[in-house]
Amino acid sequence: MKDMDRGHQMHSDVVDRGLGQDPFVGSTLIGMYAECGFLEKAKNVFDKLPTKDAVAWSTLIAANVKNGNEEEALNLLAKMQMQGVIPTAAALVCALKACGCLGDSKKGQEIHADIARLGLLAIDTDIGNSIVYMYATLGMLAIAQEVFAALDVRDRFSCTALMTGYTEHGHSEDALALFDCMQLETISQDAVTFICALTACRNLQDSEKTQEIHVEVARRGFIHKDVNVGNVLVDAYTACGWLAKAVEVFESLPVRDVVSWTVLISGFTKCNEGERALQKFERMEQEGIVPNSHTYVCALQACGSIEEEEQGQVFHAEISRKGLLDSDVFIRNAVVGMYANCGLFAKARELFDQFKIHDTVFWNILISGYLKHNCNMQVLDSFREMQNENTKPNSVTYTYVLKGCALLGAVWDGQRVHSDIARVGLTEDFDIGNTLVDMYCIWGLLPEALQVFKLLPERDAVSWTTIIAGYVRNGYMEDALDSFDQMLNEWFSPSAMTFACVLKACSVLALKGRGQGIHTGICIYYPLELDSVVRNALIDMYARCGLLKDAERVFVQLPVKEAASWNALIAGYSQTGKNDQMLCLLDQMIKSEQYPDVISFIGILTACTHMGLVEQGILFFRAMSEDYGILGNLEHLTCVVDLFGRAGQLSNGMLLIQKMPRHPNLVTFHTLLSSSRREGNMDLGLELFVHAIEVDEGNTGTYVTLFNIYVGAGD
DNA sequence: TTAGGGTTAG
Repeated sequence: MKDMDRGHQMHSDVVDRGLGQDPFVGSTLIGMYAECGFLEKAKNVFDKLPTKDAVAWSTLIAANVKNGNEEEALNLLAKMQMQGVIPTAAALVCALKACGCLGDSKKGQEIHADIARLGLLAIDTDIGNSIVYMYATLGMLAIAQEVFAALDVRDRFSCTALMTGYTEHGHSEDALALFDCMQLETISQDAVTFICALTACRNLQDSEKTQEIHVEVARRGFIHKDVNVGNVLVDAYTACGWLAKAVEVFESLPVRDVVSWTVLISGFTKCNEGERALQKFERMEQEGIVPNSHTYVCALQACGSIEEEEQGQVFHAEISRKGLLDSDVFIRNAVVGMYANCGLFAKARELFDQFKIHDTVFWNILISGYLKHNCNMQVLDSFREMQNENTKPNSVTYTYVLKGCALLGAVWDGQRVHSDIARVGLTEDFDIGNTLVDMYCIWGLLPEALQVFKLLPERDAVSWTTIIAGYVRNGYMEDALDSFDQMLNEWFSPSAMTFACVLKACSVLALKGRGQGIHTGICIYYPLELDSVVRNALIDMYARCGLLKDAERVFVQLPVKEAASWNALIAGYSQTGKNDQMLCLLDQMIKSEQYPDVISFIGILTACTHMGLVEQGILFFRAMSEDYGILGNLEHLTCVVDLFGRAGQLSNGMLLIQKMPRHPNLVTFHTLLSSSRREGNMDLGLELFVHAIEVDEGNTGTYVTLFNIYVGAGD
C-alpha cells in the first residue's frame, strides 16, 4: 500500500518487542521501505542487522534497482561476493536488470559468464529469462535470441522479454511474429503479452492487427481488468490515425488514469486535432485527474500545433508553479517548443538562453520552430550557432537545415551541408536522403535529385512521393506518372500526398481516363476516411478534365469545404468558360462564410480574361483588396495585364506594368508580349522584348515571340 | 514466514 506512516509505526513496534535483529523481519522492513521509496531508511535497517544473510543483501540490491539506483545495486553485488556471501538467483536477476537499465553491456556479459560458469541457468528459470531481457533491452538482439533458443522452458516471461527488445529497437514485425508463434505453441499469454503486442502494432501503425488483438483482449476481459491494456489500445488506434475507434475504446474504459488521458491528448495532437486535444485536457481536469509532466508535454504540443499561445502560457505558468520546469528535460523542450511553434521567438530564445544545457534535441526544437514559420535565415543562423557551441547536429537537424536551404534557394549552403552529411556518413539515413531529393527538386535541379534518389540504399513510399512531387512541381507530368507506376510495381503504398501529386499530373495533362482510374484505386485501397488534400485534388482533376459533374459530385460530398475545395471548382469553371456557374459558386462560397482567398482570385481573374470581361475583371481585382483585404501578388497583377492584353487594350496593360508596386517578372512581360504579337504591335513588342531580356537574356521564348512579331508584320 | 522476471503515455 506504500503506506509509509503505518510501516514506520510497525517498525517501532518491532524494535520495542526486541524483534529488530530477526533476519526475516529485517529483510521485510528493507523491502517495505524500498517500496515506499525511502532507500535511505532501507539502507539503515540493513546496516543495523547483526548478520546479513543472502536474502538481506538481495533485498537491498532489489531496493536500489527499484529506486533507480542501479550503480549502487551493482556495487552491492560485488561487496556481497567479496564478503563470501553467495549471490542468490534474486540478486542476480536484479543485477542483470541493473545492467540493462544502465546500458552496461560489459558488466552484463561478465555476470552472464559467471552464471554460465556456475551452472546457475539450470536452477532457476527466472535467471535465463532475465538474461534474455537484459540483452533485449540493450538491443543485443542476436545474443538475446541465442539465449532464448537455448532456454529449457520458453514461457510467457521470456517471450515478452524478447518482444520488448524487438519493439524497442525497431523490429516490431518480429515482436508480432513471436506473438503469433506463442499462440501456435500454446504458450499462455497474459495482459502484459498483449500490451507488448499492441505496442508493436502502434509502432507499425497496423490497424488490422490492432483490431484483431482488440477483439481478443476484449473477449478475455483484459480491457476491464488492466487499465494499461486499454491505454495502449487507444494509443495504437491513434497511431493508425483511427481517432473514432480510439475515442470509442477510451469512452468504454471502466477506469481512466492519467496515462489514458495523456495517450488520448497525444493522439489528437498527432492527428492534427490540437483543438480537441485541449478540450480533452479540460475534461480530464474536470474529472479530477491531475496532469503530470507527460500530460503537460502533450498539452504544450497541442498548443504549439494550433498556435494557441495564450493557453500555452497558462500551462507554462502552471508548470513553473508546480516546480516541474527544472526537474524534467522533456518539459523544458516542450515549453520552448511551444513558444517556437507559436512563432513567439523572443520568448523561446529567452528561455533557450536561460537553460544552460543546449543539447542537439533542444536546438532541433528551436530550429523546427523557425522552419515552420518560414524564418529560413534563422534556421541557417541557428545551425551555425549550434556548431559554434560544439553541439553536434544529428539527422533531424540536417533535415531541417536542408529544408531551410531549399526554401531559401541557398544552393551554395545546401550543397555544403550535403557534403557535411556525406562526411559524417549520414547519406544512408532515410529522412536525410528523402530531404536531399526534395531540396534538389525544389531548386529545380532534377538531375541532382534523381542522382540522390538512385543512390538511396533503400527507398520508402516517402522517397517515391518526393520524386513524384518533384516532377509535378517542375512540370514533368509524364515522368511523375511513370514514377507512380514504378512505385506501385515495387509494392509501395501511396499516401494521400502521392495521390494528390499524380491527380495533379492527370489534371494538367487532362488525362481523364487515368484520373478516373486513380480515383477508383483510391476508393479501393483507402478504406479509411479520405484525406481532404486528396478530395481537393480530385475536384481539381475532374474540373480541369472538363468532367464538371464528377467534380461537383466530389465537392458536394466534402464534409468540410476548405478554400482550396472552392478554388478547385472555381478554376474548373473558369477554364471551361462556365462563367455564370463560376459567379454563382463564388456567391455560394461567400454565403458559406468561406471567404475567397489569394488563389480564388487567380481563378476568378483568369475566367474574366478568357471571357474578355475586362470591366468585370477590374471590379473583382478591386474587390480583392477593398472588400476582402487580400494583398494581390504579382500573379494577380499579371492576370490583369493579361486581361487588358487579350482584350486588345495594350496601352492599359503597359501602363499597369509601369505602375506596378512589384517588379514584373518574365511571365508578366511574356504575357503582354504575346498580346502585342496578336495585335501586331511591333513598337510595344520591341519595348517588352528589351524588358524581357533584361530579366533573362537566355530565354528562347522571348526571341521566338519577337521573331513571330516580325513574321506577322511581313518584315 | 524475508528477496527476484516480462507492461502503457512525452
